[in-house]
Amino acid sequence: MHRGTLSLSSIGPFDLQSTVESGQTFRWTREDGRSYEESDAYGGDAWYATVVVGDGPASDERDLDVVRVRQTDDRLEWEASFDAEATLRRRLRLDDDLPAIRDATPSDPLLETAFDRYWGLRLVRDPPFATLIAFICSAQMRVERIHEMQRALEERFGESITFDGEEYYAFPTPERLAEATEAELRDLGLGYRAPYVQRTAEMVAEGTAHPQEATDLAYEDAREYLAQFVGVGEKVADCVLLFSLGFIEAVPLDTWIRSTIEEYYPECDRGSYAETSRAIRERFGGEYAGYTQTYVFHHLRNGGGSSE
DNA sequence: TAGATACCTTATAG
DNA sequence: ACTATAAGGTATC
Repeated sequence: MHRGTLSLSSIGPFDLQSTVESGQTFRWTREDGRSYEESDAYGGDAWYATVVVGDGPASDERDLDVVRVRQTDDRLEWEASFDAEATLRRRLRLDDDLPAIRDATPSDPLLETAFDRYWGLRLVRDPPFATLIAFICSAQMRVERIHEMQRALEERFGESITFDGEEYYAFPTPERLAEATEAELRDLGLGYRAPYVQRTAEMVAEGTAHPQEATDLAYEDAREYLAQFVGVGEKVADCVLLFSLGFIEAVPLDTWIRSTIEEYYPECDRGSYAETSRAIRERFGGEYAGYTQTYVFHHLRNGGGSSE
């Protein structure tokens, strides 16, 4: 067992619960078993765990680790099967300069309210393949159900690892998901997304393409690259770019953000996804626009609209 | 290129 | 109890 502590005085503003329960990541699960949909289930000091997949000593062997983390006031505590500090810094983007990002963002009442309400929320950097599959599953789905689908995939097709007496599951490999049948995936409740997941996994397993490849491309080219996967359109592609590949200028245009644009920034509606995306990206702070998007999404989804 | 429609499953409103 | 509607959209025509 490895343990460690990070103080907020060294990493700046951070809010673990907002970060992992804001609908941007499906890789962290609450240890107390309470589901995110229980809105009254305050997880202010709950432990959250994830399975980390590294490269094992043998190239055909996956090296699995577990890390869990919780926040108590101004400290971030972690326990893991390995020295997890660098992993946590990367996965939870602890090196982002949040105050500087906010300073670089245009100010208006909606954005100020969202930033104030969830100050400390950070973007995450999740593994590319798992993120790709999760957001394929996200189509016409509530956040809570997306979590359920990911858990079902893990428990059915993922490798398990025991840590501190508990069993954890890694996200399935592309190869394993590619072998799954559409019927098996439908049985897990994926609905019409089942063939999307199977075929995209197959593309990755066979080497046709890999989401990681998008990292080296310019933002809009990267979005087009990801859209070649089955079940991946511009919105899902933006989610993968933002929550996994580090394109923090990406602003996924989902129903929440679209209604926000309609209500608060009607002049940004350009009709097409690409043009509207450029306009709202500029309005949300350009190179850091994805941060603004995530604050606004979380705020609106939790009843922060003007109609409240 | 832009617009309309079908699509699985589940939860909630009426 | 039963039907309509919507939930972080995409593929197809």
